[in-house]
Amino acid sequence: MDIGHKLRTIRKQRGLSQRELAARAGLTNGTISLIEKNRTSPSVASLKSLLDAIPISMAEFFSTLEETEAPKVFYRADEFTEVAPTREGQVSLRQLGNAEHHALQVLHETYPAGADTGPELLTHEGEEAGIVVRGTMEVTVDGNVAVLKSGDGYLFDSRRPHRFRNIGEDVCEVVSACTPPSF
Amino acid sequence: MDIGHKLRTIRKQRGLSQRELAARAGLTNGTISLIEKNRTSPSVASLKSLLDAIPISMAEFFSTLEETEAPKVFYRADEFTEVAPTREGQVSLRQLGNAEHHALQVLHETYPAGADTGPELLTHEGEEAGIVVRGTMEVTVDGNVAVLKSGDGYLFDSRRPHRFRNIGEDVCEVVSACTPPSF
DNA sequence: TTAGGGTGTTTAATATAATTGTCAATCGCC
DNA sequence: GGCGATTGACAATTATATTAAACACCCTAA
Repeated sequence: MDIGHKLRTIRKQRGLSQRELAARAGLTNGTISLIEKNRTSPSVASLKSLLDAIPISMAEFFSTLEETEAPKVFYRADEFTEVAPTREGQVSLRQLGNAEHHALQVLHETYPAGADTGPELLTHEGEEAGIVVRGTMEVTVDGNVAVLKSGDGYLFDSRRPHRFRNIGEDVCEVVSACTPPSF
Repeated sequence: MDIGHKLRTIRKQRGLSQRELAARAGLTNGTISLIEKNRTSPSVASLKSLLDAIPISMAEFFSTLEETEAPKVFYRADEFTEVAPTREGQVSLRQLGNAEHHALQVLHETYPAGADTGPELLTHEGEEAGIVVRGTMEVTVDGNVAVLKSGDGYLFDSRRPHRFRNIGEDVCEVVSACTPPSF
């Protein structure tokens, strides 16, 4: 959703400066600068003021924006979304993309020393797999226990009750995949 | 731009509660309540989250919204926009509708006792007229001075230098019209 | 009747957007 | 080159959206 870039393109097409557009829209140049650099997400009211001043309709703006927008493929590390409530010193699950719109859910998981998904085993529809990329992880699946080190992996039917536990002394990182997304 | 009503309509169509939609969109039910009652203008990011969760595209949302939206005709008192910076105990100019898109600018003006548009006379293109609805107003136009009471009015070419002054002891209210809009 | 789960609304606290004022860089234009 | 005007960017403050937690209001079942 690169609103900033789109707005800048249209504004320049019309030969408007940030200050001039701001005056027409009843906003300030600073605000437009921030919006165009995607450093803030404008309120619908603000965006409407801007588009009215150009002028271009909301529908038109978003239709040309959304149609020229290819499905997102690449994600920078800081674009991952934390899907578990981040408690200090707890497991961190960072999800790649928006699982709701895909069949595949990929997580970058970080387990501090001693972290544990808990004694009550997990079960859900689908299959999951993962590779340990740092540290050591004890994985329990349907009664079978294994200790995986960096480079090792797992793959199982998610209906089988499972549990993850970092039994090492260092942080453990795992890259995992799940299909269909479990949450 | 009745985003709230539109959102509520679509949400109910899909049989979603505010809480359920909020959960899917990663927002809170309270936020949705405020948006639906137009008590806040959501950020584009928030609105996108909501529409993604429904799901419906931004373009679709605004196209059906804007096409079904008839030009606004009626304005409640609280929908007037203050067009002069509101200083305490100063003149208040409350504008009917958005003058940018109309040939006619109508103001509901309030002058506290002693208020004055200032010794430097005003001049601008167009014609203006008004009726005093409360209090007493001294109006100067091109050297001619008159004291207008409730029910009295004025009408002149705006290029003639003019000035308004509330010489009474009470608040004075005037309903005025200007064409083309002067600001 | 009461207790419990569902709804939408409201409130004070917090996170975020928008303003204000200023900055350095760029562009003519004598 | 030096000056004024205009540009987009930035930091600190102000205004606003968003949250979290409570509320009141149905329902229905015990």
